[in-house]
Amino acid sequence: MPKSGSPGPLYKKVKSFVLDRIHSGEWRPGDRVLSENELVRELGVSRMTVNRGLRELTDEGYLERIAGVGTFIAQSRSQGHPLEVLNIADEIHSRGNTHRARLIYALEEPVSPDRAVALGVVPGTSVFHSLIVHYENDRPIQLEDRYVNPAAAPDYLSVDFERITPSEYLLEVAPLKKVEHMVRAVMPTDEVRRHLEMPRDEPCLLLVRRTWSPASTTKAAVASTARLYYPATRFQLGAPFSVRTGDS
Amino acid sequence: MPKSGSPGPLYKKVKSFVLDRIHSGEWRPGDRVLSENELVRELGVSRMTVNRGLRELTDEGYLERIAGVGTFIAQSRSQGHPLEVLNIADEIHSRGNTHRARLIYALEEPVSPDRAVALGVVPGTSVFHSLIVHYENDRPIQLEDRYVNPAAAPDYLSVDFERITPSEYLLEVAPLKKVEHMVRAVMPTDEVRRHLEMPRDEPCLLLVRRTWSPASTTKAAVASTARLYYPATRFQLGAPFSVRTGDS
DNA sequence: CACTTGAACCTGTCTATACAACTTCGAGGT
DNA sequence: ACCTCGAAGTTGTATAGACAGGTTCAAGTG
Repeated sequence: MPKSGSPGPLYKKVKSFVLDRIHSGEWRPGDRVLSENELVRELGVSRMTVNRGLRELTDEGYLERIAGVGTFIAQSRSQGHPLEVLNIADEIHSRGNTHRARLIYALEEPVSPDRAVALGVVPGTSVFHSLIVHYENDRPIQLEDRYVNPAAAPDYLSVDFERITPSEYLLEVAPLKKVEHMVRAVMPTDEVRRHLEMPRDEPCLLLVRRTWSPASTTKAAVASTARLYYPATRFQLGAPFSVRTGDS
Repeated sequence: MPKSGSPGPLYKKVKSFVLDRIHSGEWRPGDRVLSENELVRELGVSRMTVNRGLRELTDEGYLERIAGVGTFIAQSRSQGHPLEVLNIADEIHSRGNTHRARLIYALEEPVSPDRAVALGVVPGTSVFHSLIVHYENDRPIQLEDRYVNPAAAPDYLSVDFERITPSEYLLEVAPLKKVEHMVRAVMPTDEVRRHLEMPRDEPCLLLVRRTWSPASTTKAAVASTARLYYPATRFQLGAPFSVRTGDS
């Protein structure tokens, strides 16, 4: 994990400066953020750099900016934003709730032909497969059915997934380069319904996530694919964002 | 609709320049895009401006950039991206299919208390309410249940919604400032299931969309709220995006 | 032939400066 | 008391210049 004063792009330092104060609770929704010129003096970077950081945070829904007035912490970043929050434990904790995980199994198995294509490995290879239930305040909130490319995380099976989530572990082992999401509504299978303790006739929100790691040269390898099942009545996916018009 | 050489931010001209060539088919997935310096000469703007335009298109999934190599049209912008494509007709046409709309009703009705809050009007006011089925190649793909704030679009009820979609009309009448989405999985009511010609036991993907118009001073008014129902088996919502790391 | 080196080009980032448009607020005039 | 005007602060955008790090490819070297 990068330290706060670590190298890297300066505009990310601007973003961290603001995000840290939001996450710590020092700045609350509606509060005014330091102006661009104040941040220039505070952080010792140019105004264009500050502007880029704040503009990205605005696009991501954290801030609201009014020309001629100032920059403010956005009122409500709606709950459940897993298209950006990759780690469900973080998301649950940010709601002030407790997270617990139960491992159903984690094993190595030969990959099926279609999954081989999805994972970008040659058919016949063995891949890692884990099934985990995530609880929010002791109520099941997500069933995580995940396949991992062994090339990206060779020690995957020896991780204690009740202490660290697969997302957390994979983020430590390999930085990820790209994420792709598909959202669908499905009826749960009996197994899914049992693990999520769902009543009959309740649908699931299914989030299919593929993550890519930077690989050797020009060809990026898929690191992992996950099917994340959410009970429909306990979850909704929010995505507020400012519009970028200009499309024809 | 703004003309191609119209005023407005120059970085949007860069984006339009590229998007127009993508939409017209002149540039296909995998093709190389003009380099930043070439676009500087072509469009007569500075490199920073070109960079911002291309960077935003990359964030939105249209382009892929490789440092030291070049900029390329992204391979597959996955189907169904209604968090950015606001108009379903555009989306269907971009898949090369035909769009048709059938108006169930469009009327004025007193607003319910909770909907008044959601729309940001005083309870007791009348609002516009329309119900429309959208077809892709003559198969129902979306049921659009929409409430419109009369202040934002006074002539809403006199529009021919089988020729122009509500999204299109509202975009013409009032520029929108913010969009908020919530995605849920639900079981359809009998009415929804009938309009979408869905079998029993099939869930719906429900997209709740609220759009805001820029209003007088400091208080932005909600222009419209829409509940968009998609049959689960005929639709999935895709969201590829490049990761912005740096969050704690 | 195999290898190294360097030029040319690409994207990514940062800076200093500038101007425009907007809001707020107070000073001054009617 | 009311209105107008302008200063000061804010965000939004655009520019020219600079450097770093990556890739490609050809020329030159062994």
